[in-house]
Amino acid sequence: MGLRETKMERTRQLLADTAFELFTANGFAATTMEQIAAAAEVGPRTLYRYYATKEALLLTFVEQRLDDALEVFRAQPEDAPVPRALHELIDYVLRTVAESGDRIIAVYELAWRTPSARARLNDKTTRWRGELATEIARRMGGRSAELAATLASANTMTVIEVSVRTWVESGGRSNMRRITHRALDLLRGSGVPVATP
Amino acid sequence: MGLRETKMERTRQLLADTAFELFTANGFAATTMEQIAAAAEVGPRTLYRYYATKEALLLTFVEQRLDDALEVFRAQPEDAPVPRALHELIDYVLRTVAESGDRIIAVYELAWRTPSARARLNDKTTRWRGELATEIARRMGGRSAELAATLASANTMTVIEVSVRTWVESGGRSNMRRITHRALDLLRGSGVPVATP
DNA sequence: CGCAAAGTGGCAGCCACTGCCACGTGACCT
DNA sequence: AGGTCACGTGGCAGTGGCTGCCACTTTGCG
Repeated sequence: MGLRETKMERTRQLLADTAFELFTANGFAATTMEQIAAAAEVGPRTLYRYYATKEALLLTFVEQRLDDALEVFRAQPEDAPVPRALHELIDYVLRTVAESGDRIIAVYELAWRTPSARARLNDKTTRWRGELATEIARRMGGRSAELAATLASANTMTVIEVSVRTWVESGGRSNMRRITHRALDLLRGSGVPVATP
Repeated sequence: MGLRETKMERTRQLLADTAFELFTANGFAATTMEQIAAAAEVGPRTLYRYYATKEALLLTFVEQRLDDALEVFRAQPEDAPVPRALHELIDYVLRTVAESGDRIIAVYELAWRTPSARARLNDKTTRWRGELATEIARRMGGRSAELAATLASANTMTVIEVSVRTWVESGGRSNMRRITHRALDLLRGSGVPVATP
């Protein structure tokens, strides 16, 4: 990797970190892009080249983790059974979430109170679900694989979301894995009501 | 209802319709709020009082239908079994979607290509899922009802989404209900993979 | 060393969105 | 019926996110 790329990567990180500090200190809406650029000692125009929107600046951290998780799934051996690969994925997410701790909680709470940021986050997870679904479908094969894969990815995302959410709401003190296991048990058994005519 | 409210309701409708026409004719981004206000013969300031954001102007139609559907669910008899009530909900959505036809398709396609609009739509459906989940949980009662309800509402939303999406992508020509039934069959049987260690 | 490629940043400008205030119209009451 | 009061309307000025354009600087490479 050349000197150029290294510097850019550093700047990129610096910008996100600076923004995060200002956001937590003064709030998302009250922080202007100009302030962030000034605090990071770059021109406003440069800031926009790294992050096209203010929301991206807040959410890049979370979005990066989501993409990593997808990569973990893709890295599973091609002949691994889908349930096993899904477990690997969930496990990775819970582990990294627990590791990132405070930062995750802070980002979530900021995004939660900011319509535009929350919308973008929900958009990301929705698209993420779609990508996971196509990957699952590819591994399943056969008829109606796409449909089953879509449902499976939705379930997986829900399990992750509900686990993380309750964990965040408890301020990082509750046991994230307990919720996950209970949710997966419900899915395996027939504890989840399904529409019936 | 007084004369005042009637007029406001009419203006509200007029604004959404005018905006919709301009959006489909010139595109979402290329249409300014000022143009919409001018075309509807109101001041720009007034437009903002009816619709706080440009995205709301595009999505009010779809969002309204979603809220109606939730109301249908809430209107089910309190002792109706949850699977039956869910079926009623899905049925209502598919029926109104089919009725609204072209408008739904046009809004979806516009929103799909516009990040901010798509984000807001995904945000709406996510929050909608949450509201549905609390309603299901209330009707289920018992331990871990909340968890099961969250999973059930996610499944329901996925079934609806995938049915509507394939229908929209086919330009309104495919059979929406076939997908719905196949998806529900998969959920009832064990055709959907679940994470397993 | 010199040139091409690529990153930086300043400037002007568009437009979504807001607070404020004056005006006019429908609602209600005596 | 008329007055008055609440409320919807709309104009104006201003903020800030975001973009196109262009000149300047720095890096990579022959």
